[in-house]
Amino acid sequence: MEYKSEEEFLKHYDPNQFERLSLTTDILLFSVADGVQENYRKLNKKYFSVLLIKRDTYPFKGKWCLPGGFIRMDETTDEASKRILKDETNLEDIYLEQLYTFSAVDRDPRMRVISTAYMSLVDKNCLHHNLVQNASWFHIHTLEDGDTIKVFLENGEEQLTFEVKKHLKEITTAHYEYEIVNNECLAFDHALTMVMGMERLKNKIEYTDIVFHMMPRYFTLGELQQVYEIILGKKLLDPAFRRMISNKVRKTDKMKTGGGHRPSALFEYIHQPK
Amino acid sequence: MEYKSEEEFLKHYDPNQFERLSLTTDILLFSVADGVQENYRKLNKKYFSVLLIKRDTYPFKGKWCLPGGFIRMDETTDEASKRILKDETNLEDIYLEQLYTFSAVDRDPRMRVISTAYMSLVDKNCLHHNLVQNASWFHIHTLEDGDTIKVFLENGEEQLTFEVKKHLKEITTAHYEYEIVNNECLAFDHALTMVMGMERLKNKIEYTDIVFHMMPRYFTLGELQQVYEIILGKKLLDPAFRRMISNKVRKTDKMKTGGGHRPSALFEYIHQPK
DNA sequence: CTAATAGTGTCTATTAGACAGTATGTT
DNA sequence: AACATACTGTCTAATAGACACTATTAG
Repeated sequence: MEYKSEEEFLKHYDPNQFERLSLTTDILLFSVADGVQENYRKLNKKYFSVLLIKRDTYPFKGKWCLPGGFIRMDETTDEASKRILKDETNLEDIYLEQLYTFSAVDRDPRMRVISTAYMSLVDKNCLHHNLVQNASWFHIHTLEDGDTIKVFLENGEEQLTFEVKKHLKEITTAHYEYEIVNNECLAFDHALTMVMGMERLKNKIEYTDIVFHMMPRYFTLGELQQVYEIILGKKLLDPAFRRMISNKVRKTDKMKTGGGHRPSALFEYIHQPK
Repeated sequence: MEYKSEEEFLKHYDPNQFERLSLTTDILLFSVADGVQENYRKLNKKYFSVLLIKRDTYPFKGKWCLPGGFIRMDETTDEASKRILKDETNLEDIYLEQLYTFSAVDRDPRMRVISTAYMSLVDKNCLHHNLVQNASWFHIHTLEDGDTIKVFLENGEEQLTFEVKKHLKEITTAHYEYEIVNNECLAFDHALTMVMGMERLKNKIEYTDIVFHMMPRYFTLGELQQVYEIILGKKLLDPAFRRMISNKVRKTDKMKTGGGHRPSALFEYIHQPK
């Protein structure tokens, strides 16, 4: 059929000539939580943490999943992720970035659903925010053994474990594909989302100032270093660390005392254009 | 309604309870093309290039767009992008990575369509590959003026121009959002896709070996340097450049002669794990 | 010989790694 | 006093920027 104009074409267009599918967004919300203090002198141990929601409906009833939901016809994926984050965690105006679009054909047993995942970060004070029913923060502990990553999740009541295998897909960019090899706890393909998010954060912390979304307004350099060390999974040397962050922070006149050791200055983030 | 099992739930599930939409994939195929030789001594001038397709159907009839198409119900976005790339360019087994998912509500005038864009790279020899009807390589020239990027496209017959404005969306990660402010030539939001892809490539060339997807098997260091300079948009110093790539390439015993100047050794890519 | 690119040597400035040391609070 | 962390000084190694120089070919 021949149309004389764009308008005429659009008037006759049948949106159902292609099979349609559903799009969801899942939100990987990370933070670094304070653990218990071992003794009065030591710093609080910190834990890399993720927010999960226990499913009380099918599919995957009883399993844990990332906050997520269907994208509406009148909103973008950015808007949907903001809305869902607010609905499911009561958190607003926090860091949110598009992570990856997952499209395995059988990733949802109900029907064909493609999901655009987002990564979100909050500081530890947001952990005490009013959570909705069934939501819970889990401490993350990972163990990398060759090309498999074991992830342990723990929220004080439950312990979850899953295992993901890395496959080098592209050598020049060191791009890995992940495969779930063991997963009794997380719904859908959220184990993959989580591993990809952790890798993304690990990379971005090195070449951006993203870490400050996980810090409160004022923090000590020791606390900041702890956060870097937890995300990177390795110890850093003090002088090198302080040199590295010296142009990202400003010393305030506030101090943190009461630690059983020399008080430390509180710093705040300043943005330094490259 | 209460279900006794996952199976029972799935048997009764109605996929139409949520409004459904369509998903497409668009492929940003980049290369670096040889230009004409100004004189017998000089190296060929190189041009950063992108493949566009002239639309012969509505919507956007007569405008240029990226190769793309609808995702089928039985394939992932990765598979769809591979299939479409082959259908529309005859190219197979080349570099392809997921770039971004674009979801503006009105990005397609026909209906709600969300698109997951991919970036793809080929070396200059692939430019002479059999192209399908209506496909054409365009040289890209960009001009950055404050927060607006002007892009000039040229294929020997037509000259296209569009203009995109950068908005700093997030300060800690220097994440920009792009807005089309002037575009008479490209269909849909493909101007945004193109600008995002160029930025991604510019970043990745600095910290990965991705550039070698744009190089033939054997190349001289001068040619390699030209490619870096075109993508980065700046001149590099020879000794620094050679140091930088020295652990990514191996000198072969082949030489390139006939250039009206000292012959140069041909190198090939070797992967060096970090 | 000349123009053009190929390729190297070297000096300097900056950055990164490592270690050792001093400072200062709480109990 | 002892412990734990805060914070700094300094040596060295590695890397990056800059410039100058030599080498080699087609025409």
